[in-house]
Amino acid sequence: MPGRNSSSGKRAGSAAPGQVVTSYDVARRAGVSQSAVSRCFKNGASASHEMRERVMRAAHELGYSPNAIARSLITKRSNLIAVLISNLTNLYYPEALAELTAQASARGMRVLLFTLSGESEVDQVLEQVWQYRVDGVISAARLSAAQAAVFSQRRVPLIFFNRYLLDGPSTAVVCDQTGGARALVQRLHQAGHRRFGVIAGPVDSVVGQERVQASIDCLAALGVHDVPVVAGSFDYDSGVRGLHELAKKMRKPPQAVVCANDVMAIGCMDAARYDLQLDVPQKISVVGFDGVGPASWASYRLTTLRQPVQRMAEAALAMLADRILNPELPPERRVLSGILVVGTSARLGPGD
Amino acid sequence: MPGRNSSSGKRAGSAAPGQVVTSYDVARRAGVSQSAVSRCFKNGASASHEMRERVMRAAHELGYSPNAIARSLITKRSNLIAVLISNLTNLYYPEALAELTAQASARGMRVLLFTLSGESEVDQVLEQVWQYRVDGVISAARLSAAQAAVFSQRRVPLIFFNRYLLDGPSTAVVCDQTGGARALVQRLHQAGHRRFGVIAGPVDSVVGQERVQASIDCLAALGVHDVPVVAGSFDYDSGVRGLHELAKKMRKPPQAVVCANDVMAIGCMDAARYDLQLDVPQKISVVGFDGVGPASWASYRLTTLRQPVQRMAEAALAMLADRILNPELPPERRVLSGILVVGTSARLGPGD
DNA sequence: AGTCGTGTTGCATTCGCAGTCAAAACAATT
DNA sequence: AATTGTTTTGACTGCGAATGCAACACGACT
Repeated sequence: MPGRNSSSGKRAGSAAPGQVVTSYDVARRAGVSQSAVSRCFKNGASASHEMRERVMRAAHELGYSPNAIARSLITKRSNLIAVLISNLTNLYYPEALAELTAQASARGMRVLLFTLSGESEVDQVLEQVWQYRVDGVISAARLSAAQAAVFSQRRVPLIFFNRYLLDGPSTAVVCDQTGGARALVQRLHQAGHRRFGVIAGPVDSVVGQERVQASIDCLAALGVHDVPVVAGSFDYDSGVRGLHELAKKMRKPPQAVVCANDVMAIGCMDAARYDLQLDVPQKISVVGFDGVGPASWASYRLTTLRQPVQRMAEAALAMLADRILNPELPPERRVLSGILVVGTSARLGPGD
Repeated sequence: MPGRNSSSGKRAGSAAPGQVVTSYDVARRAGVSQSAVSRCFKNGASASHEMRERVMRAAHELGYSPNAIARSLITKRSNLIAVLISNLTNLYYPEALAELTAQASARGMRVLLFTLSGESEVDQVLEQVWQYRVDGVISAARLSAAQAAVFSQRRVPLIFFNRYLLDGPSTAVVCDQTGGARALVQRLHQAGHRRFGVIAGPVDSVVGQERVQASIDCLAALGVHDVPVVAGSFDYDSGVRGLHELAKKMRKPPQAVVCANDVMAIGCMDAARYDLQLDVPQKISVVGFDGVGPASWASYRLTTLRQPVQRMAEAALAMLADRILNPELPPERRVLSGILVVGTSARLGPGD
């Protein structure tokens, strides 16, 4: 096929700026065929020592990097994964994202990041996800069962991170909120707290719901009923507001507050101290979930259930990689247990 | 060219799972040519109403999404931009990243995220960046002049975010640290502070250096000389350690501490209160830079110079988009001024 | 010398789409 | 009716790399 030589003789040899170097250019310079070049860049392919060396030298001299786009087109593997995150401002997610990209990179995958602010965007984002032919998706954002169904239809593996589908099977990595909540609540109860309050997360957060429900159930089992619950949205302000609402609802402030995440717990502590002039933990105990950075700051020393972010990311990528190789693998939920971090934001009983 | 029809007659009509739908499939179903399908998905292309409608219907029925990979190969536009971030755990960067992806998305660009932990990784990451033929790069991570030079050689636009090259021209968006530092320092001085201390950022942070240098210069202009400076690394612990070091170095704690970022300022406040039992701001004033979320929490109410993250992201993407269209545009540094956020972490003079 | 096996190498084709060019269809004019 | 102008459409090629297949080279063995 004549005319195939993409940049015939234009380049003298050294990397000319602006000229894109293709495998044909490298081939010509090394005096071999294009397929040979291709093979040299794929390890495990048959190529003699001598050729490999010549090709590599030529490639280096020309500043050649294989075109991942072209490669993807023919191999039908983009080595791209999409990561969907709803609110990066959530303090927990940046840590997760950092872990996910690091782990992905270690596995030779690149991360295409999508941040969703509104629910409505999801479908537009998914359309982009399809267009880029990603090998798989990790979603820390909420998807509907219908949206998730499209993934299996298209044979694109989907792993939920720190959440899962309520109405249908899904592959997911989560932290055991129930066990964690039980540990926190039991020790609060042992310390003598009886008047509890709960600040919940947004309704679309499965883990938020779990944390709240598990806390309530555990309290009920301990004989504490009708625990007041107020809504929150995982941010600082809703923690502040949450405590005020609880205090109003209960006539006077609760003895112990379980918050569905750390940032709200921090807001709650600040509200207790600065608005209600309550000493923490002498007058009020506060606990949270996540184990974000600020939770360990001296002003808070929050007692919380730390999520094993690193291990979760690891698990998510392992599951994803497995499903990229074999899309037929059945849905699976991997549940890791959290780590109880005992701070000074709550008076706790001795534990078991 | 026979055999071109990628999935000849296999699919009955409805989207068969696992089968990838191409523009040929859509074309066959709509009874038009492949080029017609291509044109229908590109707006501004000539196509009759009727055809457009038929094609769109067929595409919808088959669940067709154009293959961005194939498109990129031929158009030589991937619509991908790479974002390089060194430490996502930095609290300032998640906010910036969220803005950047949102803005990129609005401009029809997708974000390929690279997080660097060590310096050594940079070259590996850049190799990946080249392979994916991104249209441009936004770097919030440090690059050497040599590394940056490869960008112009390859004609890939590079925009530095919140930093710039010291040894060479570069296109960058930054916040005016000098003016901000001056504002902070002058007002601290007006309030009567004379014994200052500075907690610096890591040496590789240009903005960190600027903040420190500008503060020192401004103090010198006000007659305060030999201000002690201790090293920090932008994290909470180094803020805590920083204050201890300053106190030791100065025999007793400083009256006012300028910290090169908010998180260190927070650490510094905590150290003052809980380690040195100093009331903030009665006994010691603390100021920071960035305007991150926690800075406004009730425990801190930090006086800080907030970076206009949103406008910075906007500017970065605008500059990038311009340079993607015209790679010849000269380097340019766009400097936005910060917003002085007056909290209660410092006693300040009246300002001008 | 002939046969076989092993290891290298090149040719030709393919991935899915965009864009060029020319043919075709249609409308507007003389 | 013939001509011109305008829009719509389809055939074909190529983007850059991977790969099945066949050809080839080389050594070992009969």
